[in-house]
Amino acid sequence: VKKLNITISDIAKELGVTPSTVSRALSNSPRVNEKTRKRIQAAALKMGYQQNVMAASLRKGTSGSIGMIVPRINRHFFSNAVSGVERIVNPAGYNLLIYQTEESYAKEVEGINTFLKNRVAGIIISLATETQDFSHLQSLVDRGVPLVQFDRVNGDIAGPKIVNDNFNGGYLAVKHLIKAGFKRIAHLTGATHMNVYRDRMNGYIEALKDHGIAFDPAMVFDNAITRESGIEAVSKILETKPDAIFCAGDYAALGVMEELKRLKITIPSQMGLAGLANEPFSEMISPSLTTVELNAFEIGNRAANALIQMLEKTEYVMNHTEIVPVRLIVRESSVRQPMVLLNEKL
Amino acid sequence: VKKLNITISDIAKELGVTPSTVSRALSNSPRVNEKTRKRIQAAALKMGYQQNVMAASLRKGTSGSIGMIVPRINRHFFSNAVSGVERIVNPAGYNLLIYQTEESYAKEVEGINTFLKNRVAGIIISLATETQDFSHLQSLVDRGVPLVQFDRVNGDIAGPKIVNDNFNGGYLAVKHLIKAGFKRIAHLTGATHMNVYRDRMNGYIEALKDHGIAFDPAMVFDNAITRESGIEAVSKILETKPDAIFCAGDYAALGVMEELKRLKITIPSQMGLAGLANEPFSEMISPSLTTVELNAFEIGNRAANALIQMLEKTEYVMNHTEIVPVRLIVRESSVRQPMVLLNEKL
DNA sequence: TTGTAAGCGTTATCAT
DNA sequence: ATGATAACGCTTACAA
Repeated sequence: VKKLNITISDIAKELGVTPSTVSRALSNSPRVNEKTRKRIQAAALKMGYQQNVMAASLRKGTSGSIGMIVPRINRHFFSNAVSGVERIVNPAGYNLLIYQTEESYAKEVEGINTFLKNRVAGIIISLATETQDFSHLQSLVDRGVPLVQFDRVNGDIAGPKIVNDNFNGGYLAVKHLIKAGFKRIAHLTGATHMNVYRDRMNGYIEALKDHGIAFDPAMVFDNAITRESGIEAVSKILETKPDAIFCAGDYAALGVMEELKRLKITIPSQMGLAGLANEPFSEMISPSLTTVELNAFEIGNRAANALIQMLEKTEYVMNHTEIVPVRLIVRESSVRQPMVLLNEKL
Repeated sequence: VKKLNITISDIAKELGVTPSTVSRALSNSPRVNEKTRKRIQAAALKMGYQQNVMAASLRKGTSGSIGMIVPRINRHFFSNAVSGVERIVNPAGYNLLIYQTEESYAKEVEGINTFLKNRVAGIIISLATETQDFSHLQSLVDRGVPLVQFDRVNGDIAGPKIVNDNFNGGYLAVKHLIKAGFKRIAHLTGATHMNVYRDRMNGYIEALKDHGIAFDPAMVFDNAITRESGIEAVSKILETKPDAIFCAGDYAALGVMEELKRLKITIPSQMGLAGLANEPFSEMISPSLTTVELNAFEIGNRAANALIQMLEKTEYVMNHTEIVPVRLIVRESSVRQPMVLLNEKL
């Protein structure tokens, strides 16, 4: 049986040098002879040495890991945001710890505590739906832990925030519905304490105003962002006699579509429909769903870059908000004339 | 400005005790007076103490983290497997590090090295498609790092393996197609060096045999597991004049469905179709896709439990394979009579 | 019940 | 260019 973990002292003994020299050689310090460096690196490789980063970080006072907290990784948006962060932080020499909150405030706090215990270099977070108290974030800032928020953010906490252009997402979707001939547009939104849904709704309102349509609060339904809540909301929506529905998320739109089909209300001829998020299924369902694409990977990139900047220049805390553009994707659910006419040219 | 990181010595000084007492109090050791424990815990809370797990693990010689390596987290199966692992290891006091290989062998090796450097307590892995050399896994075993493989595994490496019942998945899908009246069933599979696809194909072959249908190797097409490769494969498949197609994955089945639609070949009347994996989209597309459900969460649970068992009783390395049952889900793509007849009773 | 002291594996500051 | 040594924050014999 092999020795389980080789240390620099093992290598030092083997080669008749001291641990300090080995340390220097392995970290490519210039303060070591070229020849001995080669010799040491060769021995390290042969002996299967793997640096003990816990010891190194303990000594250096800072770890090489970054913590990322997301509601759940099985959502298209978040898994791509994670990949976007990895693409930046891994080459920069950090490794990423991921924590899922499953929309729970308690888990969010737990995740932050886990990260603190692990002395992560910084934290990237998108808030849980449940989260309405932000003292856990404030305490991070107070401790001097670099913090970047993305997507679901709280404006009162200092530090960079990277968000989708949710306002424009709502605006573009509703403007499109209006141009497509719909006049009474209902809106399904999420929990209105969250920036993402508030902003999308404001875009909806602004688009109505800009096209001379009166905003009717009775046509807005909140806490309806899942497939199930979309299904349930339909009967109430129909009471307001809409000719189209704009959902703040694709899952809600999916539920709405299913329920409308069940009620034999055809889309888009009897009811226009648009979602937001461009979930993978939205192009596969029938009719395909008009929606707004979010660039999750780009958001991950930017969040990671902002964090790395904070880590490298510790002078001051940046406090800006980056708004990442979104893109309207028109599909069958909102276009009354046959799609072939639109797609013929492609 | 607050002191950034409180240590047990800070607390000790504050209360006029020694660091050892504080350590004992915080770890709920019985070797400390009830009163002083309360006093210390209160102070720790008030001062915002967070244990430095790097220092603790360095001293204890083992870290409280578990590393998990998956091809990608934006796949339904893997993100649920991750959640399944978390559900077990978090309450057990471990935290999970996740590494995505994106199907790359180089990244897989890199991930393992990162985990070694972090002295993870154990590793849970599902192999990348590219991986055909397993020495990196063998060296983990040699080092005595507890290793659990799941889903995509290599039988030559010691240790627990948790897999889907892929053979039965293939068998059930094909048996169903035969019972539904299809006779010439083509098969789209993945890279045949991988256990998952080999087993599914063997299930396909066995089902044919058991129902007196000759197996024709010309009707099997490999390296076709993505949506794109599904689309591309269709023309070659059609040359073999099948009346049904069994795809080893839902994404390939989706591609096949799209291409068949484009060619005006109707499903299921002109061509039966079945996938495997029960991706979320498979019930949403039209026609809905007959497929085989995999219990990713359960697999994650079992992998985590196996690992924790290895961590707790270090006496010997278990070397068993757990096969997790799968379930056939019949939908429109494989049933020629109207689905209403089948579903009427529900 | 509490204190003392050593040591986990590194790196950084000295000194040589 | 290399060596000796201290220190990072914690846990755990061992002592008291």
